[in-house]
Amino acid sequence: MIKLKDALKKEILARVKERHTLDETEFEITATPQQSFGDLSLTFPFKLAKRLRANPRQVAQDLLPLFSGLEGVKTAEVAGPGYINLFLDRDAFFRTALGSLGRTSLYPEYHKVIIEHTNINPNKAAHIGHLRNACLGDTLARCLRHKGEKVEVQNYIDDTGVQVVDVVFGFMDLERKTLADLDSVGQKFDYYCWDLYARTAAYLEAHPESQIRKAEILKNIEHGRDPEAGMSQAVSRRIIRAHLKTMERIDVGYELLPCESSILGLKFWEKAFALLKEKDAIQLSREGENAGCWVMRLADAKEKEKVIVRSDGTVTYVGKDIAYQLWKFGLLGRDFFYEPFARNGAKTLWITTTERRPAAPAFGSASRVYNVIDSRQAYLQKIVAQGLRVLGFEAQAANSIHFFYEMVALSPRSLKELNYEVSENEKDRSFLEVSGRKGLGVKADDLLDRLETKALAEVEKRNPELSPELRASISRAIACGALRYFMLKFARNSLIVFDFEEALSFEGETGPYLQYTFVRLNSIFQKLSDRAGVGNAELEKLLREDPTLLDRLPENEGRDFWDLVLYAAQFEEHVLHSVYSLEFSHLAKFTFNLCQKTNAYYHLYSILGEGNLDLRNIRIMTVFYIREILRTALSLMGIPLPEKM
RNA sequence: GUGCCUGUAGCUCAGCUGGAUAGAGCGUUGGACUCCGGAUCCAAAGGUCGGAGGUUCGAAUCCUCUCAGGCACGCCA
Repeated sequence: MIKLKDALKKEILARVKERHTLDETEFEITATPQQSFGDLSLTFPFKLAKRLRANPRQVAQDLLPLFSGLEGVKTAEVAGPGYINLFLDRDAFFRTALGSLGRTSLYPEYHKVIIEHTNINPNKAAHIGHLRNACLGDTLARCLRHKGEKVEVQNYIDDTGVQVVDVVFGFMDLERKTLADLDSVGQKFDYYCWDLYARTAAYLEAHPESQIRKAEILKNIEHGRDPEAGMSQAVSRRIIRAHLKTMERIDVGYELLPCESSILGLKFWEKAFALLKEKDAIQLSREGENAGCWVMRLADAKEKEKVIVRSDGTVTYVGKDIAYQLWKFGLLGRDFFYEPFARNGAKTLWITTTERRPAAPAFGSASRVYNVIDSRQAYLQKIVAQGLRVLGFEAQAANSIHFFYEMVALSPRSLKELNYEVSENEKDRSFLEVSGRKGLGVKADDLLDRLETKALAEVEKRNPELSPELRASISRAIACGALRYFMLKFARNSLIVFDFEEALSFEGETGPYLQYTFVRLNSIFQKLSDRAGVGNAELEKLLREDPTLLDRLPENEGRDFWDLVLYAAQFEEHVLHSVYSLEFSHLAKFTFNLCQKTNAYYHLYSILGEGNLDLRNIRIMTVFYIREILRTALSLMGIPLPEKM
């Protein structure tokens, strides 16, 4: 469809330009609101009419003769106040569509793309907010790869930050545990830390004097002094493994885990600092409240300045992030060392280290970078991009994309279900923000467990004959599909007020609905093979044959067939639109709509029961086409394709 | 205070680079073949697109004002 539209645009523009001046931007091809109007709609007569001070309908009418003999177009007509609507050659269109299955018409635009997502502080279990981040980031990665981009996914690990320090404080000072004691933590380690972190945060708030000890821990960790350094290393590594395991449940993976400890250890900041000073991108503030700090002045808010280096000489989070961002573009002039951290099948997940190691793949040096971070950090991300800009890296700054999205919050009903005591000033709020400090949130594994339990009950009811292993694996697939669709269906600017009932639903606009549609289509092919002897060989033969039989379809069926196929053929445009707008709810809605149309079609037109072979063959090809589009669409969203469910 | 975001059906949300009659899901009500899977399908009811101006052939979409809610603006990360 993209190719057809491009070709039509080019040809029509050329023809129109012989008579009128028309800019490319004034020309667009859109869908018609209903099938009887035609298949594609052109609005440029309105633009022309404005310049010519003429009636748009008359302009369209005058241009109509230009539309004869267009490749792929059967007829054209003027409609409404001045649209030109095109009716496509359905046989040719369907033949081309079938022939292009399995090949994308999209193409890469960048040398290399880095996506940073997940980025959970390694001091507690992952929660639903992190799931939204990971689902968005992973879907972006899948779509870009589908498009042909070379993608490197990084999950940044803040293993030396204050959040880890808090948990180390909890273990060492509150629980008097040693490194060896960590092994004897009985329950899930990330869950244990979830509670410990909340407990420690409360303790630290109630005991301000313990800040001295906290500062000491932070310092020892930064300088690699035991026992604090060893403790933080052990805690963060163990939590990272827990996070990876959680993310594996929804089929989210990474290429590299860049650690803050490596950024500190390899003195990335010092290098970045030197660059920034050299280009006069940051200044030493001599008076006022920021006296003694190195600050960056903001381009659009002159009176404001952001502290990059504190008066005690330590660097802030933003400073480290600027260094990291420079490295991502290969602009820092310094690199990490790498070692394998985990293996997933044939794929190795690498982690950064400060010590020289044998050869590793080349990481970093991208030409485009997406940072998947919630919108509360928009201000900081702006400063990071500006850091690149003032260093003279204009192109890289423009290719530093903050992929922002709204947070996930909790509905009053969810709070009740979590047995959370709502405080006085939280009482009249319609939602509450997830907070690790308060220990308030829905843990990712808990949610997935509940989804799996619910799915399993359904599978056992419907498919009692399957083996327990198969039933379990189907339940996992359904849980994953439900979660991933849930996280994608909302526009990224939409704050998700999390509600269990809604998230645990398997009916209507949900992941399992999409999976179910796919499973049913598969089931048709299974039965075609079992009962009617139409196996893969016969299918291929059918697809290779000339399917120019559409005029044999009765009127109603022809209409429904075309409605479905024309919609499905827009798949790649929706992928591209989603990637450009970073709005994967488009892709989600498109796939959902496609499933709705498919289910309706399937309901009306029987395949196995159809005696007329012409009709049956067209239906087989139609359903085959839809199934393949659906297969790709679901896999781009990371929604698993169960065999049965 | 400054900046950004949001306001669309009872609820949750699409639609926003202007385009033909504003769409889904849930919920409610009623219905579905001797059927390829009822996690499905069909239908009904439900709308001053927060409000007021403006721009024009055309506004949920763009502009101005306004009301309501959210977020950000640390020598935290």
